[in-house]
Order: sequence, then C-alpha cells, then structure tokens
Amino acid sequence: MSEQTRFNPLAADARWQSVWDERQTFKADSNSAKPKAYVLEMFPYPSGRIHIGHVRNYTMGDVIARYRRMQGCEVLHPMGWDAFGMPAENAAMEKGVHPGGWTRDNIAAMRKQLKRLGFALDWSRELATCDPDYYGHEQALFLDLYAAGLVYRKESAVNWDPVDHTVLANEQVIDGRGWRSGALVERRKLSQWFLKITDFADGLLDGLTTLESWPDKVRAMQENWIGKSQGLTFKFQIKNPPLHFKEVIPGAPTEFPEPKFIEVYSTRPDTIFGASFVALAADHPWAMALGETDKELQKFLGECRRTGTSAAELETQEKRGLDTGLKAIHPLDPSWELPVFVANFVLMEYGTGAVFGVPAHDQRDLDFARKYMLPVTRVVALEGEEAAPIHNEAYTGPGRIINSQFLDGMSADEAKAAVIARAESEGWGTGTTVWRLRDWGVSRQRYWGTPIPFIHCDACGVVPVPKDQLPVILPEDVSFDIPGNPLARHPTWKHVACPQCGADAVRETDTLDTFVDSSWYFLRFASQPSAKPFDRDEVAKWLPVGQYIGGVEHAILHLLYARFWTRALARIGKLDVTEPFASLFTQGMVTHQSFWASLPRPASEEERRELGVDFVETQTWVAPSDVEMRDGILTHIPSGKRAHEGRIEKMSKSKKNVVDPDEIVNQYGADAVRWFMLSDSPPERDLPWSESGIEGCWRFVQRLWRVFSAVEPAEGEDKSLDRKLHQSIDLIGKDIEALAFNKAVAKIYELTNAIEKAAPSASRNAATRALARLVAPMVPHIAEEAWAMLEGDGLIADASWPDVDPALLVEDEVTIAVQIKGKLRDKLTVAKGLPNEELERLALASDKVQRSLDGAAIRKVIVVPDRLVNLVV
RNA sequence: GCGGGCGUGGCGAAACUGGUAGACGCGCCAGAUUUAGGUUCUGGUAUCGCAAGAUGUGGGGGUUCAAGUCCCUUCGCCCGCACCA
Repeated sequence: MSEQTRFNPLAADARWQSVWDERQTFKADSNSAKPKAYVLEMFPYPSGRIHIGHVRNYTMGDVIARYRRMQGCEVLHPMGWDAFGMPAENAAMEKGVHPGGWTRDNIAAMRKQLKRLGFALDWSRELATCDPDYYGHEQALFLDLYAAGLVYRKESAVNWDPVDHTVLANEQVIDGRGWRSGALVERRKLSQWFLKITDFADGLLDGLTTLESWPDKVRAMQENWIGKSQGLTFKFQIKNPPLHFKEVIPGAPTEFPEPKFIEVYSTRPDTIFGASFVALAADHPWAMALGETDKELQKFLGECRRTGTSAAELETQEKRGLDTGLKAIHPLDPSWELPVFVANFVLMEYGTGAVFGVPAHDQRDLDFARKYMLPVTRVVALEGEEAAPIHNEAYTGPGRIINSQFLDGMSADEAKAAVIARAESEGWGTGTTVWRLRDWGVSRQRYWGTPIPFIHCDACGVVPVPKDQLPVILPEDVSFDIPGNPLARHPTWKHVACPQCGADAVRETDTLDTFVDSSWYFLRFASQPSAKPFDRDEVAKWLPVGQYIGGVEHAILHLLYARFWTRALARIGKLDVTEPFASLFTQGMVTHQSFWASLPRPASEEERRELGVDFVETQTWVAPSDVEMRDGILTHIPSGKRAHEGRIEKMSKSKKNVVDPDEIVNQYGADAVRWFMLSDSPPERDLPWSESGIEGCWRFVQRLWRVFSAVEPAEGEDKSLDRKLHQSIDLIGKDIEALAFNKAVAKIYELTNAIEKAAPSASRNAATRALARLVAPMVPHIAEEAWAMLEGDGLIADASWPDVDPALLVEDEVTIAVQIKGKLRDKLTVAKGLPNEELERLALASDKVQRSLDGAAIRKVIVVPDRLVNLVV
C-alpha cells in the first residue's frame, strides 16, 4: 500500500479537532428554532486520568449527539467536572499539594485527553463544581430550599474517627475502625443538615412508573430503596411498667415515650392473633432504660451493638433475645399477656424499633420462638390445611384467617382492613405507611466541598447567609498537616458578624455532600446566567435530558438525588419539569484479561528468620503486555517464568490489566478506539478489551479509507447496491436510536463489504458518499477527511443523515424456505409477492423436495407468503 | 431470602410480531501477492460424516404444521438489596 492511500489518524485527528474548535461547530444555541436534543453523559470526577470506561461512556453519547445533529436537531452535549470530593483532600495530605490546585491540574489534563477523542462537545458550557461560580449558585438554591422548609438540622449519630477528627461514611468504616487511621470508630451525635427527601417519597416512587425508557433494573432498585410498606402502628399497653423511668434516665421525660405503652409496627396486622411475643431493638429507649438497672440486660445490649451488620454476619447470626419480664397486653384480648423481649434482629432504624412476633408466619419469629419455647399458632391457612402443623418453616403464603375470633374466614387483605378499622375506632392504633427512605444527611466535616451558607449566632441561632453575600467562598489558605476539618480551625474565615444582630458569630464549617453538586448540574448546563443558578424558561427549552448515559453504580444515589432536587425545585416554582432524565442508559464495564505469575519478592524479617530465605515466591499480577506465547507456553517476558490466565475482569491498577486511553489513541488514532468501543458487545454488557480487537478496528479504518479513495468518475446504476444502501441507512438509524451500536457496526461492515464487491458505477459512488455520512457519528475524523476529499459541502459534522428511499427498502426477489414437517429441505429464490398456489407448485417441483418426500402423501400445506412453504406429511 | 439479568460456534455476538439459527467481527485454516515483517486479496470455518444426510441455542418435558423465541420444570452464572417487621 502506498503512503498516499494510507489514512494517518494522528494528523487528521488534530486537524479536524481544531477545525471544530475554531468554528464552534458544537456550540448549542438555546434560541435555535430546530427541535432540541439534550444528550448527557455523567460528568467525571477529575481523578487525574481519563479511564477507558469514560471513553466508552462518552463515545456512546457522542454517537447519539452527532446522529441527532445530522437529523437536524439543535443538540446540547456538554461536559464538566464533578470536582469536589475526598480524593483531592487525600492528595493534599499525602503530597502536600492544595486540593484546588490538584483538581484544576487534573481537569486540564483530562480535558486534553477528552479533546483528543474528538467528542462533539459544547466546551463553552464547561463547568466545574469547585468553581465559586457554580457552588455559589448551589448555596443560593440550598437557601431557597431552606426557606421552603425542605432543609433542617437534626442531631444525628455519625461515625467519628477520633484520630483524624472527622466523620466517616459507613463505607469507610472497616471492622469498626477508620480506614485511614485504624482507630476504633465512635458513634457520636452531631447536629447535621438534612434535606427532606422523604417529603417526596410518594412522588419519587410514582414517578418511576412514568420512566419507561429507564432500565427495569434501575427502577426496581429505586423502588426497593424508597421501600414503601403499609400496615398498622399500634400500642401495646404494658401491664407492669417500670415505676420510675424519670429517675432511671436523668432528664429523660422530654424525649421518653409514654411510659405505659410500647408502640409497634406491622405489615401483617391480619396475623395479630398469632402473636406470641413483643421484641424491642437493642437501641430502643425502653431497652436502654431497663438496661440501666439490669446488669444482665446491659451486657446483652452491649453484645448486640458490637455484632456487625454485614450481609454475611447477619446471615449466620443466631436469633437471640432476653426476656425483660415486662408483660404486654394484647389489644384485642385484655386477658392475653405477651412477654416482652429485647432481640438482636430488631432494627431501631425501621418502623418503631419494636415488633410483635408471629412465629407461624414469619421465619425470624419462628426461629426465635423455637429457641425460647414460645407458642406457635397458625392463623393463616389454605383450605384443608387448617390443622397442618408448622414445623421449622413459617408459612408466608396466601389463605384464609383462622383461630382469630372475628377475623376468621376473611382473606388476608380483608383481615388487615378489619384490624386497622377496629384499631382506629378504638383508638389504640392507626393505619400507617412506612418508608425505608430516610432524609438525606448532607453535612460533611470536610474542606473540599461547597460551604453550607449559614451562620451560628449565640443570640439569633442559625441564620442563613443573606443572598447578596453569596458565594461563601472556600478559603485557599488552609493546611492539612494536622487531622480534622481545616475550615473549623482556620484563624479568620469562620468569624463573621451575625447578619441579623451584628454580634460576633461563626460560620457553619461543614460542607455539602458532593452528591448535592451533581443533583442539579444538568440544569446549569442548560442555562448559565451569572446572576442566578439557571433561567427557568431557558431550562424548559432543553429539559428533560433526552438521553442520559452512565454507569449502573449510580442507579440509586445520584439518580435518586437528582430526581429529588428536580422535584423540590419544581415545588418551589423554579422549574417546570419533575423528572430530569427522560431516558436513561447504563453501560457495561470495559474488562480485560488478567495474568499472574509466581515471582520472587524480598522476604520479610520474619520469613528470613523462620524459613531462612531471602526471597519468597508469590502469585503476582503481571501486565498483559508482558505476557506472550512461547512454544505454546504462556510466558512472563521480564522474568521468563510461566504465566497464568486470571479472570477477565474490570480494569484495575492492582490487577495490572489497565490500558491507557492516551497510549491507544497514539497508537491507533481516535477513530479506531471509538470504533472498538462500539463494536461487538451490546453496550449494556461488559466489553472485553483485546489487542487483536483494536487492531481489527484499525484495519477497518484503513479499509474505509481505501473505499473512500476508490471513488472515480463512473456511470450506471447498480440496483442491488442501491437497495443495500437504503436498507442500511434505514437499519443503522434505527439501531443508533435504540443504542444498539454493535448492530449498527455490523450493518456498516455489511454495507462496506457490498460496496467493495460492487463494480464501479454511479450507484457505487453514491453509496460511498453515503457511507461517509453513516459512519460520521462513530468515526468522525476519517469521515471529515473523506467528506473533504469527496467534495462534500462544508463539514460532515453539519451534513444531514442520508434520506431513505422507501421504494428501495423492498426487495423484488425473496428466498423462501421449503420445509417438510418443519425441516428445511430446499431454498428457492423467487419473485416477491407470488401467490400461495404458485409457491406451493414451485415447492413441489423441487428435486430435493421430491426426493425427501419419497412418494409420501401430503396432508396439509402451510404457506407464509414470501417466507416459506411447509409440507405436512 | 427478595429483586433484576444472563445461558446460542474456539471467542464477542446476531436472529423483527414463533417461520431458512449462527448475520457481522475476532481468531483459526488454505491459497495468492508483496516487502524482512503485524500489509492486502481470494476461499473456507457449528458438530459428526467421504458423501447423501443426521444432530445442534444449559438439561428435561409440553403446546404448534413450525420453538433460540411461548408454557411447565430443572441446573448454572452475573449484578443489586437485605434480620425492613
């Protein structure tokens, strides 16, 4: 191949990227009269380098964005940075750099990487959440929500690391110790800021049903997270209440519940006559109060608190309890007394922190009852099974109520309603809806986040920062040499005058959870006035986002919080939409084969002493690029040792199976990399990276170039190629709409094959020009290059998607299958639209058919026009 | 345990409302061309069989003229959640 017929991606990529840049080709115009399309991928955290997963994510979004442009839409396809967060502070502590400088350097590096991939992004709207221009508006929105009563402060228990002087997220507590300091984590009560997401629980749940273009999985996950359940909350009167709770817990009366009743919640009030005990959580106020005077109970409570809550532990943990000696009176039968236990399987965080146990119909209750010899009474049964004993499995199925006085004979639903009605009329309980969803605690005792715009005044209490004093800017002069929140110990920053009384006051030193930053960025992308967070009317032009793409790891938190903010802002009149993302797509990971080898490492002191060796062989992950086949043996090149295949899994540094986007772009060009990201695997599934795969993509890009270069003046029509072209245009468009990029890619291969095989003709030249436009969303650089060479008008980025001629979608010949009793015997190519009788006649005329029939009588003939003839013998 | 998904060649995968299983790509095999090469081109590539043909979509059963697709049953894998009352 001569140099001239070679496509040089490195030169072409840079050339077209700068043309797009200079002409601001992808700048979105809010005032355009064209139909609008908002295409968004989840913005990245600026960790330092673009990951291959980002490349896949943004390539998919880019295909959609470019395709929508070609269809004549005004496209908003922006990019920004989710720039606040812990890694920046960790870098500050480890490397002594400032979080802001570190973050901004990372943004610059990653922006450069993204630009090399040629994404059709409107960089004029770029934003970073760590910019006061962004977080200042966030503070204003937070104050608006506060004014609307959707923000409040509450004492709340947190994980406190006493060495690092900071609050830890649950994920950062490992075996009860801080992940960084290793110190035993304490439970501390701190006054924290909360957002009233529970106010929106119903809307967030109902709204899911309108999100038809969201994956079922994500909708199901959100539904579970919101966790709506309906049941009965009611009070058990306690026959023998402890006499002097007030004395037991000093100062208790204000928050202590009524000292004669224990409140429980149940979703199965229909089984109330099957109750055989009441159980309290270890953190229940009654349990704690009783523990003050009861040594044995206190010991038990301590044990409960110490056991972990991880899935594995819970699974294996035995149901245990301790009888408090209290007696609860059954609300429907005053003569019936139930023992009150403290039990390790009851959670204080859910419902009322107390339950009644119905062993016959709940597995946990049954396990518990067997252990403590409590009665097991069946109250639900299928017809004929009323007397069937309960052994070691609780019955949770359907049936009629039995052994339950006035409920007998009712269905479960009828009985539930009857019990709730009775409780409400007699005043001992109410029908209640309970949510798993909690209000969202947004306080973080961190520096690198949005300052919460409030001031604490001794006289006036908690006072919002007046809006004209926003943004509350993070001070730059902070140090990380000692643990804790630098804002809290900054010499001057937090000292301000109270906006109300002018007295000395202090700023709130907590910052907002970074999930707040990502809960409204899509609004700011759509509209960026300087005086306010966004303009309602301009946002209305773009929202909801037409296609949102990101990782499934955000299925709950980010997507739920963004939905909540949208609803909250709509409620206070700032927005017209209630659901921010009309269509959601969650893409799979990029995986790669991992390899390991047994390599020597220096022995530890102990090993040296005990084993007397200087080196120890250990299984070590090695880079795939360091592994090759030598004489049929997988070999680790640097050591010459035998290498072994590990799993194909998510790329990670520790497994040494990462590929760096920059390197592969250098080697193969942006188009080949983009093509790889779209080929083969369906986008929702994992995509295995492979060297031969990317090489194949590189070869295809070169092959495209040869096809484009082969255009020379030619005459004549090629009907079958015309047809192939128009069918391809139609199908490729549909595949892109459905995000079935792997299928679109396959169809482009087919069309390319057809063009290559065809003889020169006007049709072939037309198909080649159309091919350039069909591949333009996926491999835009070579498409521009081809467009220029083929003398297309302007940029291909501005060209329109080829029109489909419906007349050419129809074949005039079809291949029909001839079956005998459903088994394929022959294929016939015939004119389209032949009548059934003619097809039947042709089928019977086939030699192969006659041979197979071997004289057998035909009982029935089934003809599917233009498809098949099935002869039934 | 609950929820979501998946099981098709050596590999990634296609297959619209049941209607020709394996499109397309990777890999592999053979041939041609060229250069020292990973280049390019042509043909082949589910399994068994020389062939005619038979078999084949995790296993078993069913509905149907016809099943990867629908129903029942069973096995395996992946992801998420979870003592949620």
